[in-house]
Amino acid sequence: MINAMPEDLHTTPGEDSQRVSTELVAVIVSLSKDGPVVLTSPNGARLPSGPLRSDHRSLQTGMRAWVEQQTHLRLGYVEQLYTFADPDRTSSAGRTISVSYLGLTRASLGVASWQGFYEIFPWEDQRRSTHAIRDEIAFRLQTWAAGSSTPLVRTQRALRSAVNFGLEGKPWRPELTLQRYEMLYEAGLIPESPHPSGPPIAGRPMELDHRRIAATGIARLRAKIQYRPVVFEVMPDQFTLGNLQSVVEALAGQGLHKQNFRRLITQQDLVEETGATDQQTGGRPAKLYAFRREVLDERWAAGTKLPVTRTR
Amino acid sequence: MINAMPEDLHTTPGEDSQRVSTELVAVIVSLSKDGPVVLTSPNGARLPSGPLRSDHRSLQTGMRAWVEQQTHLRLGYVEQLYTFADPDRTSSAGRTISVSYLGLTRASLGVASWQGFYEIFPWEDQRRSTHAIRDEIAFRLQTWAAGSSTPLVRTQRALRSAVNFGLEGKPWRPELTLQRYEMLYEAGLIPESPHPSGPPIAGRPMELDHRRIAATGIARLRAKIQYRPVVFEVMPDQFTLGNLQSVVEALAGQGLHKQNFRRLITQQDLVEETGATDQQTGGRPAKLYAFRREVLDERWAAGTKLPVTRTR
DNA sequence: TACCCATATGCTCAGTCGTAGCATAACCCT
DNA sequence: AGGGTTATGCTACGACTGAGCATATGGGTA
Repeated sequence: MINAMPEDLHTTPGEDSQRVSTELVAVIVSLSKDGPVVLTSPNGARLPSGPLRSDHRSLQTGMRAWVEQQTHLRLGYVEQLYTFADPDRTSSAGRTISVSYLGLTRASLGVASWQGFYEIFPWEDQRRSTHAIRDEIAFRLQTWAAGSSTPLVRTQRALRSAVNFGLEGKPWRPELTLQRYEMLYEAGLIPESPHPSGPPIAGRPMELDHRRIAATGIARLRAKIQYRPVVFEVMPDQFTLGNLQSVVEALAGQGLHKQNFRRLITQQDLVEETGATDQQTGGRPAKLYAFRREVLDERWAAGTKLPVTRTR
Repeated sequence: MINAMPEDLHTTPGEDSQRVSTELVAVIVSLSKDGPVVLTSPNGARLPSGPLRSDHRSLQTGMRAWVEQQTHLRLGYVEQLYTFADPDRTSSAGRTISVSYLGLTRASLGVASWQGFYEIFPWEDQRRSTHAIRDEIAFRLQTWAAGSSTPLVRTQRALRSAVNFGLEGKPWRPELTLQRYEMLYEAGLIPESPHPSGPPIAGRPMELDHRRIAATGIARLRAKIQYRPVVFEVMPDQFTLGNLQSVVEALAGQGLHKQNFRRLITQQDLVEETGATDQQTGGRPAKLYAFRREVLDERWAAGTKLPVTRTR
């Protein structure tokens, strides 16, 4: 210890400190047959959210309570995403703090509205090699970079564009969803931008900063999937390795090399054969597997790395 | 969209929703010559914290303002850690929400009190192979596991102990700091535990849940250091590879293989030679290097993986 | 000066892991 | 029987990682 730190840092709230209201925002992800989906309000423009109530024992239980009560969904994996005090929403009534969560669930049925990932973020789906959107984005980002005030900024923008969107030979990285969204925002290419320029890039905007929060959730999920066995939260009890791969590809928005994917999964003892097979494959019947729940105790590590390959 | 979601989820705060006060808690990490340190209150029992004020434009600027104003430190890297509503602190005055941040800074001087990492968490330092503390912990966790109510719980506890503390041939993983703390807490081996059992394990407790928050910060830092070039935030402008290695080892609490470490750093073009050398090494003079700031644009990825080795 | 100590630095080698592709198996259909 | 489809097994190759040997270059000391 070197010196005393002023006691001011440890005053109890009072005086100038603010009373704020707290809002819980949820990014609930599931899988429909058409791909990954996010729980939204009926009109698809907002994420489910609700105020923290006094009978909520903790933030997470509060969030679970909101979602489960309203949608009758049972949430599996839940993790905190990010907390922010949006200055835009600071009104005379006081400031609002938003605590966001990512949640995974199996049943995408029930009393709920779901929006497809890729209707909200079309550019995030790189499974098909229809580079239409990506080409457009690349072009418009280039224009944006060209319009920079200084050469240094121009270089930086061009570099960031390339890294984020996998241009100029750089690899496409699925987990950069948030950075990509922020860059489009900054470049004025989406309706939420403060100073939009030109026609917006395709994709469904949302109210407030909810699309940004959704992007945060997807980014986190894509990152997590690579080193934690969370995919199984959205899988049925039994599945084929082909099923599993499709789900991972859907979430990651990217095709994977089939043989390597299987090796990765089986080598790590993440699953065990059930003995049954699925005859509905259209080809050779596939063995059915079940997730080995024990691995959750053994190691939180060891997930589902992504053996990237465009051509599957 | 399948069905309508009840509008209740989207009520504006009011009625039962709580007005809460918000506290900003900071885990500020720096490096003294004796090792990594954390900024604390003068008595070392609390992390710096302060209420969110109405003139803070955002949570992060609020936190920066508190710390910089009070300690005259310039914070470099800052990242949000976690947000929680501690039920213990729910008084008649209302609930408090704490938003915690991790910050890195170079100068560990100035008007501030610093506590060594390893005085707070002695078991986190695995650089020396004095396994005294770890042996004690291993033994007491075993006892704890043995006292489980069911065989299943016993097995799970034993397994978790082994994974968290690198027992039974499992590797020691530096970034599991939080899990280790939580396990000691749960097992009643530290003073903060709800039901302490036996003499506490060595280490300096803190008030409220601040030691837990500190553990969260260290865990995050150790994880981050492996894939983001954040170490350089606590390095001087010029340094030798030996210096850099010492710092990484100090933060990770683990010895590294020297040659492999150098290879990793140089291969990735994280640094560039300055041309000067350090003669004070006690052996052959070492080249001085500087961090290549450009890499922050090029890739947030590519960090300082840990080439583990007990014997350096 | 010759030798020892200490750290820095260069390089090799084997095992592992990730990428890519070839080949075969087992179902359906016509 | 032959073609289409998906599942499954296996191999080759290059990059990366862990571990260790060898050399370089300073200071100090007999």
